Amino acid sequence: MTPIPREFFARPSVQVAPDLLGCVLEHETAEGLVAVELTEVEAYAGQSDPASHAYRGRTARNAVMFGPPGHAYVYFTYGMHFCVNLVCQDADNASAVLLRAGRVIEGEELARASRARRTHKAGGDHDRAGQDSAGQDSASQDRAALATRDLARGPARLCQALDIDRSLDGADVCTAGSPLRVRRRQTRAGTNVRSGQRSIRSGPRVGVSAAADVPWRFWLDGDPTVSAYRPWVARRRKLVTP
DNA sequence: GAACGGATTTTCT
DNA sequence: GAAAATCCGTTCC
Repeated sequence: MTPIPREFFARPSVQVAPDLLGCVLEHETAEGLVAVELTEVEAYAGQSDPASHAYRGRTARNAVMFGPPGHAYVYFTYGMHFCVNLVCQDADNASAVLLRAGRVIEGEELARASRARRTHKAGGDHDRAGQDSAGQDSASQDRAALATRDLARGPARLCQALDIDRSLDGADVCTAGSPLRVRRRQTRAGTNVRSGQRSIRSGPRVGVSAAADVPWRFWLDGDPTVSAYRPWVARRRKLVTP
């Protein structure tokens, strides 16, 4: 399985983004391979884009964006979630594509398990073994009932399903030996699947207050794993009562 | 089925 | 101190 060549990512992110739809992101974990077909992405232009993490220049967190294309930029946000981007163009542009949703096509049980153990405490507390629900645990049954379409529906869910965290920040997705790779979808016969059969739609980015009018979100029309579009609304600030 | 609040890091004011 | 490229359980239509 050959990863996508680096030249693919050496273009403006707004061009790379729609071409990524239908491609496959796979993570080779210690427990096995998990792969998703990308169904929803968002382009960020870098230092010229007020919605981009790179807008205000390089920091320790976003340093990977200021590097060569074809690498993963993984960030932690909202105090609990990871999101993954693929760096585009060159270091001067610091542009990237946010991977917003996908359909799990391999390692579904691993993905389900990763999504179920969601108490991902940052302190490093492992509750792997021992928590087997030998007794009646309706909560774990609810988790097992997690719909397949929801496994990677949303940028933070996608990272959970693929078990992606900051340790993969900077990972090269164009190298076959890398734990995190992007490839084109192929049939067993080895021919490319014509993902172009499905129409691509675009619209405003999600959760972005700056430049919310730029239609740089792309998704596969009608795909059930695409997150429902919610127009941006200002979060009401917590009122301080005297 | 919409709407709200909580979890709690990174960054900037 | 506040907001952010979010998700989830709860609450109230």
